[in-house]
Amino acid sequence: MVQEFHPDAHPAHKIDRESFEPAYVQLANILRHQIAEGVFRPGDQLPSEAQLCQRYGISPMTVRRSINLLADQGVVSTAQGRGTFVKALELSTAIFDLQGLQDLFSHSADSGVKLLDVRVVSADERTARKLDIQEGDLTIYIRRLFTRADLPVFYHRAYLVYDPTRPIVEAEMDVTSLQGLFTNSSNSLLKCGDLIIEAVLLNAEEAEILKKPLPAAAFYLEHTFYGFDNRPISWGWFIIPGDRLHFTTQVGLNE
Amino acid sequence: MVQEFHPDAHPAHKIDRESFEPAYVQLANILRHQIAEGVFRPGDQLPSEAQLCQRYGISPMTVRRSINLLADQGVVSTAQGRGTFVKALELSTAIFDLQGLQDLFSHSADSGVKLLDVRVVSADERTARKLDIQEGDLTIYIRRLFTRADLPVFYHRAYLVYDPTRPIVEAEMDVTSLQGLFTNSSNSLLKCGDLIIEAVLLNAEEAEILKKPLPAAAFYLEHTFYGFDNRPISWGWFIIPGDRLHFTTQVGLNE
DNA sequence: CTTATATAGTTATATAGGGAAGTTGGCAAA
DNA sequence: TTTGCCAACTTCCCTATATAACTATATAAG
Repeated sequence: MVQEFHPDAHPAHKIDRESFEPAYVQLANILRHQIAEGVFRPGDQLPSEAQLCQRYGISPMTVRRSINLLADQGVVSTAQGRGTFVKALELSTAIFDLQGLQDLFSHSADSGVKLLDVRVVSADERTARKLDIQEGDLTIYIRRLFTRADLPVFYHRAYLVYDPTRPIVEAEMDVTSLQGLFTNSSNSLLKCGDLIIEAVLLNAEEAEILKKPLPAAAFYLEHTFYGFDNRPISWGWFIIPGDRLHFTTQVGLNE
Repeated sequence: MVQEFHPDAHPAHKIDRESFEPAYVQLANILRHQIAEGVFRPGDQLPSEAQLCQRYGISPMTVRRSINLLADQGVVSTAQGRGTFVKALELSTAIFDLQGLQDLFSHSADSGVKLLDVRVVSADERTARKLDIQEGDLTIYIRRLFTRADLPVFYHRAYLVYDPTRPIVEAEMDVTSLQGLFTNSSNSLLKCGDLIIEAVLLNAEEAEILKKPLPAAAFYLEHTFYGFDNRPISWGWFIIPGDRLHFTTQVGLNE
């Protein structure tokens, strides 16, 4: 006798209407699990929304939310009139976030910030260009060292436009100044920012401050932040020795 | 006479029901725009869903989708029973993707791949540990150089588990092997992967192949890919000189 | 003054149905 | 036999509405 086998006969999972977890999350997890197990392979077409409605006994819109969730996460892709398909692994979709940078000194008590220098200087040609001001205009120059267990972890230098009408800038000179960039404190004057990451060699000054023998490699993280008038407020860069921090991430379905 | 001013009297934007753009996208853009313009500042509470419904003449579910969209993008955060609030800029939410790596050799005609070496080798202790196989088991070792305008851009080395039962691995030895990681071709045997990025110094071999004088800094991008049986399939790493590639991204609302 | 309760306001979840875009197969004409 | 067209069908996409869950505030009792 031939064994009948089709997905309907093998639900394995059902929607628990009494669960604290919403139905649409449950369905998304079920589908994700089936993809991870190989029931649906990359390129395969998922059951249609109508089929999923009937199979799991939920309404079309709820199914729709589950599919949208998976599509947002890059697990599947949808095409109107054709169907929903499992996406293949793409290296270019891998994303690295800077959360590790924050965790480094917010989740441990032995981390600190050492203010090396704060003073008002007039902008040179490059700084003026970056901050969209005139050469010679006043800026606030900040140098700071972030430590962990008395070991220097990264070095930060930044220029802020000097604007007496903006009292918040005064507070920015505090030790905790740019810490607001990490914690969700009220840095309500910043609208957006550009970031660049490069791999560079430490120069002599950086090596001495970071207590690293030369030559040494490091991440160079440059940032420019803009206010709600679309004008630059600050420009600066972090130097992070390569052996003190690395970024990790995952692609696909890690289960 | 006092000038009456409240948001209702200043709609500025309306929903165009004839537009090809869905209503929920339009509303999300309107709100994003208002946030970018400073109408709503970080920490401010957005109008409630009911208010938005009435103001723009659309149903709650549609408003809901707009809010969800902005919440997914990290622009606002919602709290049940309290309201929807504009999020402040957070550096830790910045994300870098590897799209630039793909664009480097897929969108330009003068880029190419040079296969330096392909051979079967027995795994040493470290490779065996990374690929979860026994020391001495066979692996396929690949060395490749990606060029652009005849200039070496990055250098790739990888080990693949040798499995005669899996014919696809044979094709993997082709020049186009791991190119499928970038383009969405049918690399349907890969389920997920781990990635690590570090900043390192080039060693002598790498410097010679990449035609860089020592010392030089580079990105080290290590990858481990797994199949649907959760066992490693490949392990390797890219070496990318820091001055040949950099990653850029933006945070907040760049408009 | 403190505490418990009621109430209004907010987001979260679910159901139902109509509309738009793409695909497929049949049929007729060349 | 091949090609082009048209209609029916499948599929995803969007909107409308109702109900539940949660929070904060005001109110009244202790």
